[in-house]
Amino acid sequence: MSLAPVSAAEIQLLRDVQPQQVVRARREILSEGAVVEAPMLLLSGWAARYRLLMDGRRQILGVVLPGELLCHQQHRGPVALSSAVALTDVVLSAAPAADRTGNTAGLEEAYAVSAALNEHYLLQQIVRLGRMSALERIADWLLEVRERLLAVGLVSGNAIHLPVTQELIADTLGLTSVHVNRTIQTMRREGLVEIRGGWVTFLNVDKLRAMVDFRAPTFTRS
Amino acid sequence: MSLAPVSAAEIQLLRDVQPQQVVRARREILSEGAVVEAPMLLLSGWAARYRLLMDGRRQILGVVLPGELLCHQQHRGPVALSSAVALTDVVLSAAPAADRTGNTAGLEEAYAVSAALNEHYLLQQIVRLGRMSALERIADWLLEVRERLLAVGLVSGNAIHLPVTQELIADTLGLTSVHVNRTIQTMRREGLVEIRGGWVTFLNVDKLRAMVDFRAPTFTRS
DNA sequence: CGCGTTCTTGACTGCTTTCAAAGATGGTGG
DNA sequence: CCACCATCTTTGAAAGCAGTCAAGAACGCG
Repeated sequence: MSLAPVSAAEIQLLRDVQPQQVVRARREILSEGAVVEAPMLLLSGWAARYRLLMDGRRQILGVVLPGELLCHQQHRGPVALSSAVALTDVVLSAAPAADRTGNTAGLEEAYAVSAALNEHYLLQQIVRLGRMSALERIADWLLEVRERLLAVGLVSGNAIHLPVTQELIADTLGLTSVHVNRTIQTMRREGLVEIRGGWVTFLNVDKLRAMVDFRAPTFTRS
Repeated sequence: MSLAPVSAAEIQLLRDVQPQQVVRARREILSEGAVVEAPMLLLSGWAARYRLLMDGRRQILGVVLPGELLCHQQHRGPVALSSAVALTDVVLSAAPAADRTGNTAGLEEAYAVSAALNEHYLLQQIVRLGRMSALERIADWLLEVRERLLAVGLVSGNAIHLPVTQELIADTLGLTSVHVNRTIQTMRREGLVEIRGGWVTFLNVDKLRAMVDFRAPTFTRS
């Protein structure tokens, strides 16, 4: 097993073996505070973790892409730290357990790397929200999504499938959908990306990277 | 051992047993990308995790309080996901290892809870930065710090020691120090808190909680 | 007591939000 | 195959929260 995320071939493998669960788009996958029996592996589709404020404001904590885990934190009385919703139809499976018997060392290692990646992305999300302009947030986020999709072989040429509305991007990046729209148009005008019909084409990755000082995590390909 | 954070008594215990390391205020504790041998337990003092942008902008990812761990993520080729700096003089010790031999089950459990708490606070930080006003961010953050200090017995009456500048609060909450100053003055005028000489007195915790819908994590006292 | 750091204040700028409404898009049923 | 409807995207004008720049006051330490 490669270091996380899980490769397409491995997903296919798991798809055949493990019990699966299908959730339709817009349906809730789990609810903050709910008891979670086991980590869930996202076999296909997009999901999002979020928290709500009492007045209805929503913050997307991060998106969950194919091959990624939904619940990293496991402990006695395991409780979901956030809600999660399916952005598209998704297929989930219970992630194989890493028991302590010793013959799942590779699996444990994969989970550890996955947890580290998870934290890395949470930290980067904090940096985006705290210290980046709208333009930088969108650029940095798109580059991160591309990076994560690359890891599971879901980037075709310079294009990725981005099955989310501008309102979801807004709730992810702490903006309004109106401002996301205007900022994306600026990016289009500058020849950075093309965004149409749920697909994003990266026209100038280098310029984007330079704009936000984008760095991929260093420990993935060790 | 109680569920994390580690209690004052336990800190005292570890203080006597484990090898320690002292770092002076303003000194760097660890650097993003550096190899980390073992998790570090903060025995006393305040620290902060942060990331920098190339142009000098700084985002504090979170503060580290006495009794809390500095590096949760462990995996092959363990690399620090963020830099960390001592905000006051601090005392650190290597956290006792949770080997897989079986007789450290309690310790492992404590680390798991600690990791979950860590993620909970990161998620709340994302919500603050993404969807809260300046006033709400400061109120919510102060309540969280109070909650975490309560867990280690460092709240005397309604007051806590807050050894940070307004500029650090600004870098934590994605604001400027000028705006933090103005917002704190609003809170003073409204009789919410008193902030003077590194001490914060909570004059109306209930009103603060209502302002931000503050909820403590549910799984700590299980 | 002197100096550097931190806090405070004022005036002005500007990025982002808000409110509203007009297009575009895509899926569904007649 | 096309009309229809819900959802999503786009646009405009005005308001507001937070940032910037600058300078003076207060604080703490040696």
